[in-house]
Amino acid sequence: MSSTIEKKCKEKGVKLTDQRKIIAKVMSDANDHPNVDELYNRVSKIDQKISIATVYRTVKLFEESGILAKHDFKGGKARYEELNEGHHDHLIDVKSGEIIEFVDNEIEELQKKVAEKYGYKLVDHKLELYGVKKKT
Amino acid sequence: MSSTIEKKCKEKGVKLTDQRKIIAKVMSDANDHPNVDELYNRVSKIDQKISIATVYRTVKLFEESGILAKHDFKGGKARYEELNEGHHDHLIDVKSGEIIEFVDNEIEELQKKVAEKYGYKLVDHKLELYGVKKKT
DNA sequence: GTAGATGCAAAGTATTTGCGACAAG
DNA sequence: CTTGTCGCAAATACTTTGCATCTAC
Repeated sequence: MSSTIEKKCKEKGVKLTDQRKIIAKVMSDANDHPNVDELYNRVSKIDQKISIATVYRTVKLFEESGILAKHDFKGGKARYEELNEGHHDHLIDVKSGEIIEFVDNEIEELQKKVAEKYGYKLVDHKLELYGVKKKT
Repeated sequence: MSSTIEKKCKEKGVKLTDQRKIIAKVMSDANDHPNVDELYNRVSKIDQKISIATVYRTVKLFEESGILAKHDFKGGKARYEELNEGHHDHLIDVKSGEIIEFVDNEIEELQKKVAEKYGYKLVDHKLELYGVKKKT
C-alpha cells in the first residue's frame, strides 16, 4: 500500500527508491512534527541500512518538491511535516513542547492586507504562538 | 556618549566591559538585523581584539536579559535586533532579503484569542511574512 | 579582592558533500 | 544503458565551552 507522499512523488516525477518509500511512509503516518533524528530513528526500525545522509537528502528533496514543510521552531533542529492543502499554523506549549495545529482565516486575511499595505504580494508566512497552559 | 543598550545594561545590573560597550553601541546604532558574523565585522572595526566567542556570549546574554531579540529567519544564521517597548513583526522581501518592520494590533489581538481558545496564555509569538514586491 | 569576563583553540551540533558502488526508469 | 541515488566518512557552518588570564565593581 503506497503512502500519500508516495503518490505525490509520482505526480511530481520524483524518483521512488526503496529508501524514499520508507521515509515517505513514516512521514505520512506521523501525526507529529519529527526532526531529522527522530525521523531517522523511525526509519531505521524499518530498514537498518538507511543512512542519515539519505534522510537529510530526502527531506530536503521533498521540501523542494512541495511535499513536506520545514519548520524552524525554537530549539535548533528543523522539524518536518507533510504538507496538505489545508494550511495551518502552530501553537507551541513552551513547557511540554506539545504542538497544536490551528487555522484562523481572519489572521490569514489580515496578513495579506499587511503585505499589500507595504506593496508586497504575500508568498509565504510563518506564524508560531508560544503559550503556557492555563489553570482551569 | 553611552548607547541605549548600555543604559539598559545598567538598569538590569549587567556588568559593562569594554567589549560589551562596543557591542552595545554597534547594536544600538544598527538599523538592520545583523547576524553574528556581520556584528563581529562591525565590532572588529572598532576593536580588533574582540573575539567572536565574546560576541556570541554577549548577544546571548543580552537576549536573556531582554535587551536584544533573536530571530531565526530562513537562511540559517540567527539575526539580532535591539528590543524596544514597541513590539513589531517582520515582512521579508524574498528577492532582496530586505526586512520591513510592521505592527498590526488586530493580528496581535487575534493571536491572543486563538491561544485562549485552546486554553493557553500567549507568552511569545513569531510572525514573519514573506513577500515579493508588486509591480506598480 | 573576587566573581565574573575574555581570548584562544578545541569541541559540539546540525547539516552537507565527494566519491565509488549501485539501482530506477 | 544512463542518470541519479546511496552509504560512508570527511567536511562544513554555526555556536558553545574549558581553561588560564585579566578586569569591573
